[in-house]
Amino acid sequence: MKNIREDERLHVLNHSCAHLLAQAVSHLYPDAKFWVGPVIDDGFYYDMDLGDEVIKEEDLEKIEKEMKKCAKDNKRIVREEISKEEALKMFADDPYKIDLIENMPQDEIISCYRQGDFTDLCRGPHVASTKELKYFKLLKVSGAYYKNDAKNKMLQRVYGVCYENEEDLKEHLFMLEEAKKRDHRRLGKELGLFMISEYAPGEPFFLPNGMILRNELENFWYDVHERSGYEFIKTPIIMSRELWETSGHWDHYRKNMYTTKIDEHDFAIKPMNCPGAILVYKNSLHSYRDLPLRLGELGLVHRHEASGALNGLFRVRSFTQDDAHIFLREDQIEEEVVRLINFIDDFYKVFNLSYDIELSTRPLEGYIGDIAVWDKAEEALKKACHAAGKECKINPGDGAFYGPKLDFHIHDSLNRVWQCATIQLDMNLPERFDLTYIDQDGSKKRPLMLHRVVFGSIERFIGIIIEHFGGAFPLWLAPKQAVIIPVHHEEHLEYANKVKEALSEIGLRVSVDSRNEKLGYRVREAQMQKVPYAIVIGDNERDNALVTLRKFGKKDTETLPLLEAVAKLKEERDSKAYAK
RNA sequence: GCCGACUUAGCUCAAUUGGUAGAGCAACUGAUUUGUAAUCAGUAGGUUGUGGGUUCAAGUCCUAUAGUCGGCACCA
Repeated sequence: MKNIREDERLHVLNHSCAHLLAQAVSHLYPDAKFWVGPVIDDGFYYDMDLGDEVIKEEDLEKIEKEMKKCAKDNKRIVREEISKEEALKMFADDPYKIDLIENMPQDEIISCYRQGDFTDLCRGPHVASTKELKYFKLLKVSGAYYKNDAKNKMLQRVYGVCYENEEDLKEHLFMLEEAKKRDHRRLGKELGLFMISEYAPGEPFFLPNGMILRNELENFWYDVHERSGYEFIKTPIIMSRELWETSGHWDHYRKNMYTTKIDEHDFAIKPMNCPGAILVYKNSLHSYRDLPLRLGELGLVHRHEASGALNGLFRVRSFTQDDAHIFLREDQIEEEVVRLINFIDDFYKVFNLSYDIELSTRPLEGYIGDIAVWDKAEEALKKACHAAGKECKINPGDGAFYGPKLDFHIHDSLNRVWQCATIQLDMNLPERFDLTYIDQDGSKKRPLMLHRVVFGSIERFIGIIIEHFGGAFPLWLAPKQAVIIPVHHEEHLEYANKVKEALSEIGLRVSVDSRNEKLGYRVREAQMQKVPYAIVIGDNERDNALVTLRKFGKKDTETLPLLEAVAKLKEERDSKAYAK
């Protein structure tokens, strides 16, 4: 799908459509006051204050009708330039516009766009006439805080999208429907992957099929990390207040932490794994020779996220981070980060996920540590990116207070963006916990620490790949990898079981569907469950030691000797191949 | 947390201005004996999220509460 904000023509079209929306609203709700109506990646919106009136979903149609009526009048959209004083006079009865105008420089020429009875403050540009706005749709309505600040009043926001022709608009709406079909919450239910109980909002339950998927991901994770020089730990979920005071979480993060009292003493459920890993580090002495020390942990954390933020597996209150804490010397940063970037690159390739990297640098204030160390660290991260052959966009001032970070933004098959992997340099916790290693000259030195995740959270990552693959997982991940369907449920059963044994032998998850149902019924069910292979067994197969494979989503079938089929599936699984 | 909507059988959804809660799929029973996306018939399945209220009468109206969804804010 095209990015509307970045497309020159669509940008103007959508911006003008936002004005048309405001014009229609000004007709239907005469007391409406208008804030801003910008273009976004997938359309436009307008924020408005309608006093006591409320726009509901069902009102959108009515507003659309009024927009069509305004557009049909074929009003020219005229640019007018006025002084600040004139502007203040012109918009005297709209406090929101006055706010905008007052924040403009005194000598600025202010431009307005007029279409018929409606004039809006705007930089432009716009289409020449309202009649160019034909193919649009209002999509949703919601609340939105004035100036994006939760302390302010909530305005009403209407979202819409506008295209140049009907086909493009239809395509857009079609894509929205397609995305809905891939929604991981829907597929999670249909495929028996996970559930969420009203008794534990934001805390997903993994069902047997989802557990297979999860275990495969975790095994893969352990496997590649072990080969990359990581050691593994598991640290406790509940730890005492003093630990969190030392780490700073008690003061800075408590509003998101679950706390409890045990024997009159405060404890907290960990919202992050770092303090646990640090205690492991402090459990023994470390030589400069032993660094970098890479401690990996699939750590279960709990964070009290706002109720309105919860969303399937994407935003939860309990989740497992595929964490690792790497303790290292300052001179090792660049090399280690290059290793990490290459590692993450290989990791995502397995899932056919592309990504881009952003470097967030030192905040203007509130940061800890020396500027010189920050500069060096930022330089090291940047150089590491380039050394790994990756571009990196810079987010100035967006780093954590304790260090700069690299964030990896995944692009899925629907071209949506997800933040997953992150590499964060930490100059704070080693200090707070007084971490040391013994240097060459026998003196104690302070190590640095890298926090890093690759999945991000296993739950979110599972949500992402459910949607990315549309529930049709590559063979190695599929909860059920093949269903064997004997044409006749008794005559072909014996051979079907033999085929099952041959496939189970190499560790494939297969079952025989010998229900007394028509073949078409059982094939359909295998397709609906998105099982990678349906294997049909009839006279021909039984008598000649063959199998007939039907790959998920394909109509054609392939008949081949059983032994060949076993080898073929083994190769496909072991190579972690995915459908292109 | 905020704005708005929603919550009816395991799932997906019906139920006119308030007037006896229904259907399809799934489940179960039986018949059918199957060659690539639904064979037929029957049976069972509900305190309409939960608690209050209005009314002769509430799935429907009011109210509180929980959860979900679309956004906003949040996201060390």
